[in-house]
Amino acid sequence: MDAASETLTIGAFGKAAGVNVETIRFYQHKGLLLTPERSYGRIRRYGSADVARVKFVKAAQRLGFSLDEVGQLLKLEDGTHCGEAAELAALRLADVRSKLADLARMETVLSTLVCQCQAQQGRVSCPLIDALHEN
Amino acid sequence: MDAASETLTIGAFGKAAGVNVETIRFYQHKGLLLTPERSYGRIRRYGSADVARVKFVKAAQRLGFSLDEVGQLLKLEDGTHCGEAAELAALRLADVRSKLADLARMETVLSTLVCQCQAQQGRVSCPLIDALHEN
DNA sequence: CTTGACTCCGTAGTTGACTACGGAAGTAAT
DNA sequence: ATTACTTCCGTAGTCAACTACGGAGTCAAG
Repeated sequence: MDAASETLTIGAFGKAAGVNVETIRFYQHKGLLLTPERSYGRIRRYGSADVARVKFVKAAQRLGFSLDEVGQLLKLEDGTHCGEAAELAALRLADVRSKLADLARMETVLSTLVCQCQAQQGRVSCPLIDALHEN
Repeated sequence: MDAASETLTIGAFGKAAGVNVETIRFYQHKGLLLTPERSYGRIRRYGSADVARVKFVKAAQRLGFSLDEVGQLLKLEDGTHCGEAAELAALRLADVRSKLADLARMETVLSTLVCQCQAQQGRVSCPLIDALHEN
């Protein structure tokens, strides 16, 4: 938080946060990360708050949030807007569930067809190709 | 199959197959669809085999296959290479299952957090934000 | 035979989350 | 002070599957 603790070069920052330097610059450009000043023409320095912020972003991504959504979440980072945060999470959850349903359908069809194909040894037609044809 | 049945303009073809004209051209460019000749400088004509082919592509996409994979499948379209087709499907299935596992994990975490946030009414911190902060 | 719609074709833009490149300037080590 | 590595910064490229654009040619209706 205090400037004295801003000791990391961007390379060290990236390493500490587990991302590439380019990713950091990309996040800065997207407004997810502040770009610290270059005091007296020196290179920029980063601190542990910055590392925590990137880790927050990565944690949110693992839950399926897009970077734009993460931007919204970062605005609620002080924890005093739980309702709004929960709303974002509920939207994400709905999307996750819809994708889950899609994938479950695919899984059902594919596993059935793979089974049928394995039982098909030596016969003329292919259950998978047939299924795709009868659309 | 016979040229006499190639009566559709690209617009009618698109409508019959349920895709945009641009999509047809895109598929042609990708090698998923043949581009019929322009006899005597006339416009190209398409037939029901073309429509069936596009529907095959769309059916495969609904199972999660990429267009490149669909290209492989189309080469096996005669149904005499069931083993190879099944192999492609098995790879797809593995990928679908891995994505399914990812989404299931997200679903678990998100639904838990949404619940906790709803139970949090009026208290100081936000379970969702907290969870993102603790890595 | 003109008008308006459609086709042709190549190129460029879209979305999301980066990744790569390249020249100039800052920095660390010897 | 020289060398070698970073950093800085902007622009461009990547992937997938399209979607959009624009000018020239073709076609069908009236």
